[in-house]
Amino acid sequence: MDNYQGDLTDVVRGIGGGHVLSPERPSPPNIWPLPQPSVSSDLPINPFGDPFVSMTDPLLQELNAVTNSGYFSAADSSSSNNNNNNNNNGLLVPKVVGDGHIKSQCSVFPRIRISHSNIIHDSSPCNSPAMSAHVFAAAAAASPKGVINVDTNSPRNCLLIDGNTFSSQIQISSLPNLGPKRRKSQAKKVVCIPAPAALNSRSNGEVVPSDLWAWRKYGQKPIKGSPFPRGYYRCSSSKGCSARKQVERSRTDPNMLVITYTSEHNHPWPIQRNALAGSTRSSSSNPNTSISSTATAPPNGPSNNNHLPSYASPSHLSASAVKDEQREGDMELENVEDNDDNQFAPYRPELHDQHQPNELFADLEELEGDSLSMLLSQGCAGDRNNKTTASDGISDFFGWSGGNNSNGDRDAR
DNA sequence: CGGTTTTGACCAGCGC
DNA sequence: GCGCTGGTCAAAACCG
Repeated sequence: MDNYQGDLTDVVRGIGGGHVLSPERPSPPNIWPLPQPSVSSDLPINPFGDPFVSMTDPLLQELNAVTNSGYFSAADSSSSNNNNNNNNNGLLVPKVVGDGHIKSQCSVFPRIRISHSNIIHDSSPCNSPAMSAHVFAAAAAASPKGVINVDTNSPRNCLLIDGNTFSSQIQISSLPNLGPKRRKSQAKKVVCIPAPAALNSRSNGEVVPSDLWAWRKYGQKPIKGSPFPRGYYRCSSSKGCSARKQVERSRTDPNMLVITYTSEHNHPWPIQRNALAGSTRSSSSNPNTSISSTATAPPNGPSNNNHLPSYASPSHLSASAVKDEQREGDMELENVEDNDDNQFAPYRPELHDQHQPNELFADLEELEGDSLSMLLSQGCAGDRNNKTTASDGISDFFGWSGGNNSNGDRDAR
């Protein structure tokens, strides 16, 4: 493929969490204990268990790094910034650059809002490393509104994908895909996130966040008007699953990745790794990294009595997603101007009746072997190389492979 | 062996 | 109807 547009190969690697280790950052051993799922009825949600309580959430750290990296600006309520009539309540909004036009950051795509004040608290009970990646995975793939709440008030249950009662939030807002064309009037969910690769100064590399489902790339196309190609992925966690996603860089800001989810998963969180046999080139030689396409188990696992949210893409969302579609015409600036109350309505996960807690825990255990351990090991590796940038961490945590990849040579077909 | 990515070709929606 | 463009297919090659 041409180089002009970069290569989403890396994206693919990232997709599965293809955490590509560099020589500089040898794979840490899987020393982390398996989280013991807590099913205490008094705990609405605790998919991760105590083992993580004392841990620092690497993602949160990374997020913190990111939020400090200049890719986000803290839009405090006192800021007059561009948020004229919007009190951002401390949420971070994409930094306005250039002419100050909001679109310049992520154009028509959704934003990530991060409640900065709640991102990093080492002493916070919300230090579950497992949470972080999963949070975003969940948010990205499941929530109609992409809203994830982090309950910093809860002693154990830090993450809630339900959002009623929590003031602190990590939010990923999904907005409609404003693409000029839509083959079908499908509900879509668009997630816009920072692209670590850019941060990593990786020349051509593209990265993609892992959402913990197993995705298989089935196509890539250059998109008119964009220097970057769009990668097409479908869920490989289960045969017959119609879930798909598209990954591309924002044409207005290469630092942002735009992931569009289409259709929904017609199956629970991947329990089996079957689909991975040959699995991921992404992780290539390092087994520790093979979380990649390996559909890792659901992060939030058993979550609460709400069972599993349908981490499905949009169709499940129906109302909200459809709404998004309909609103797409006038959503752009709304990204920053609208009120959170609307934009970030609490996500109420749909329930999969078939998902029983035990099953979910099984999923969680599955996770231990790969993604989770990877997440933990990466996120908690204390002696991270100094060269490891914040974005590295993020990419690692998200399953991005912002760094070198072992396949670059191969792709030069 | 069973999974993956790559990539050219094909199909289909949309605007003119 | 035609061309443009985006989305998907499928063969080939690769990987563990």
